[in-house]
Amino acid sequence: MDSIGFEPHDHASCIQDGIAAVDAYCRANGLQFTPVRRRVLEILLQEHRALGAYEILDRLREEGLGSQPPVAYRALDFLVKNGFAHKIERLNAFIACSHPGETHAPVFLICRACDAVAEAQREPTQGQLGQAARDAGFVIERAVIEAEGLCPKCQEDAAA
Amino acid sequence: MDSIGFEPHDHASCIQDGIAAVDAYCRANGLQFTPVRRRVLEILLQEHRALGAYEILDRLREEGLGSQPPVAYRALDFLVKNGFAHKIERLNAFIACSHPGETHAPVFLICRACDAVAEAQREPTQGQLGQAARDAGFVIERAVIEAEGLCPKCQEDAAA
DNA sequence: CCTCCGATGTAACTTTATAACATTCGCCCG
DNA sequence: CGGGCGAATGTTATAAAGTTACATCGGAGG
Repeated sequence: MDSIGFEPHDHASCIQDGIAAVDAYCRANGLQFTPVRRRVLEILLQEHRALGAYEILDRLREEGLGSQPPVAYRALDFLVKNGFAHKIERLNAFIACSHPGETHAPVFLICRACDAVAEAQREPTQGQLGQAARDAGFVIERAVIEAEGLCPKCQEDAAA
Repeated sequence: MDSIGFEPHDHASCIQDGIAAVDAYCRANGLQFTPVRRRVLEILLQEHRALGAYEILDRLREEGLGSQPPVAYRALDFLVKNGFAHKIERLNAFIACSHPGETHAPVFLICRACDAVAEAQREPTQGQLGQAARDAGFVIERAVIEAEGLCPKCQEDAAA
């Protein structure tokens, strides 16, 4: 399992690359990567943290890209449905996907101190969750796995 | 990992036993198991499914036990904080705990067809989630694991 | 050119949750 | 006894999150 974690990284290029990857995917699959959808993804990539729908909407409003909730929710629905972003249920917030294009079975590590969110990948039907489901005769179609705690940086700060 | 699953069971006794267990725990630990808190837990045990806070509030209102949202939310906070109930983030709803008194690291299996919810237990820091956290240097304090899919009964119905 | 569909714009509203403050009740201390 | 403290409850108001419904626009294809 790899993990785009809490380490620093080249942020400008991660935005560009993210947009480019989604752009290519949409072209290849006949999806419309419209200005609003693109801008919402850019905002999510820029912030690199979980944003509420209304935070995103405020940005869009400032930029004249739409001012009513459905504008933001529709763009977010599109991004989530196609795996370009994820909803963090625990926070009622959204975050850009760190692994666009790959198979999707995300695990989120949410820092309660600094609100950073790391996304790791797992094999969907393996491990304890898969075992629990098999024991119960349950077929998993979608799973939400969100852990809350302290990231390495905030652990240091707390110890200090 | 055991699982109180989708099988039928003796419901009347599961309500009584659930209340009795919590009652005993509260006495032993100096917690106040007040009428509102008791009634909310009874409602959750009776329904044996995830209920929204406002559904619970409606019941309380009918019974004259309080009519404003904070009444329900406060009782639910108490139950959740002490492990007598859980919040299902995916549904914005609450459910009585199936394993009162035991260590808490619940996993929920939510049927999208009939809304039944089964609760299984897991070891918190083991398995793939624990590995992902260790890889990232993250300390987990609390985890939300919710899988959505089809329970055995609804699989049969779908096949028919 | 026209029509159909997907995307967008907008108003109104529902559902979920919390803030803030007043009141009650049991209990302990003096 | 009675005063006061803290936990629980009651109540008003409001914030935050999400949806419904309907009008409009704009490009792809007949």
